[in-house]
Amino acid sequence: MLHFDLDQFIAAVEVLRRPELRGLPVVVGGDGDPAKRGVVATASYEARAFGVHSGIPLRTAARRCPQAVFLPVDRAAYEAASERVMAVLRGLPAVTEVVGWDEAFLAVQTDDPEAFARDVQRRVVAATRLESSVGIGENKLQAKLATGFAKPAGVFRLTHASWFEVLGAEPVGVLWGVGAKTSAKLAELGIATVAELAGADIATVAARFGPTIGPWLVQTARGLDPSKVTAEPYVPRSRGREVTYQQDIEDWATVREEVTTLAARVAEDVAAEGRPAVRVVVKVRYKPFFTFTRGVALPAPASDLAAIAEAAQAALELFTDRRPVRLLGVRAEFAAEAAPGEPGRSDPDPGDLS
DNA sequence: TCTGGGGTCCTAGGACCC
DNA sequence: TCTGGGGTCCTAGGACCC
Repeated sequence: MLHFDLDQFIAAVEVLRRPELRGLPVVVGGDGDPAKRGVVATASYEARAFGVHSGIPLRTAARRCPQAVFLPVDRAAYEAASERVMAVLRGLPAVTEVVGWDEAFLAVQTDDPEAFARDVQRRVVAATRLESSVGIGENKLQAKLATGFAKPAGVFRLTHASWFEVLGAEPVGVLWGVGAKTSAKLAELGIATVAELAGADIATVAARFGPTIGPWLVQTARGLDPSKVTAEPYVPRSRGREVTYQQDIEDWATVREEVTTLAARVAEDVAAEGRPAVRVVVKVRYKPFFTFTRGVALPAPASDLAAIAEAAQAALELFTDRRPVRLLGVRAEFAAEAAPGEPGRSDPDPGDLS
């Protein structure tokens, strides 16, 4: 299995259309104004040398690297570039699973995966001039983690045999799905490294993290991952829109108007999806940074603006706290997909009228 | 100094049913 | 005065990822 990952994707797309930026620290985020609320989407390697990386506030980035070129996020450009890359990958003799703008898994039958990986990189450069890194593994987890060692523009292979040699002494946070919170909880159990988690008592970890996540954590630390690479088309579970306002909103009438504006955009997305929504959830982030959600089920599945806007207002009314608002979001959820061979939960069952 | 926007999945608690 | 056990569904929050 291969994990394909474009290098500094968003920054690379920007540099391609502005060649004069090549070699400069480039930071993409928000509307390109580092004095405003927003975070870094991607920083070029030159900017990363100044401690600027994805997720930090734009204002912080500007302090660390005042000479950086700040650019606004241009989703359409990245989606178009991503589509060209993924078209190349889908044309390969492999099962291709796209997992975002700049990443994909490939399952391939080959005696020489490194040669295959190099060939993939060459084809993508030829078609798009974008550099990538490729991780190789005996499963998706190994391939994904291998990519980190392949960057930039390289290839790296992890196996069951090399897993602990390469990763055993690393902090648990390097694992896919283990973030800051889980790392902190594991530390309370005396577990800091991948090897320690791999050797931990499963019952102890399960008692702390639950019967699904606990055993999964230990399996992951052992380099095991049963998930398959699938070319099944992506079916979204929900569509949402949210906005962080440059100034907190204090007037609740304005909050209601903004929710309706967001609901209209969501209704467009839902209509484009071609499947009706069954539930609408409103998110409110109050000043300074307290976030809550409230939702309502639609009386009947719907895709039209009137129904979604009405539901969004009903959900908003469930918020009784009228403190200043920093962020508003509206999300529409689709009906859960029935598993293959199973009747959908929403299907009426004429055989049971009791 | 603040902390985006797009998502997914899991957990826990309450309502409800038999 | 005391009031089981098993199960499903719904909702809100938490954690994580790109």
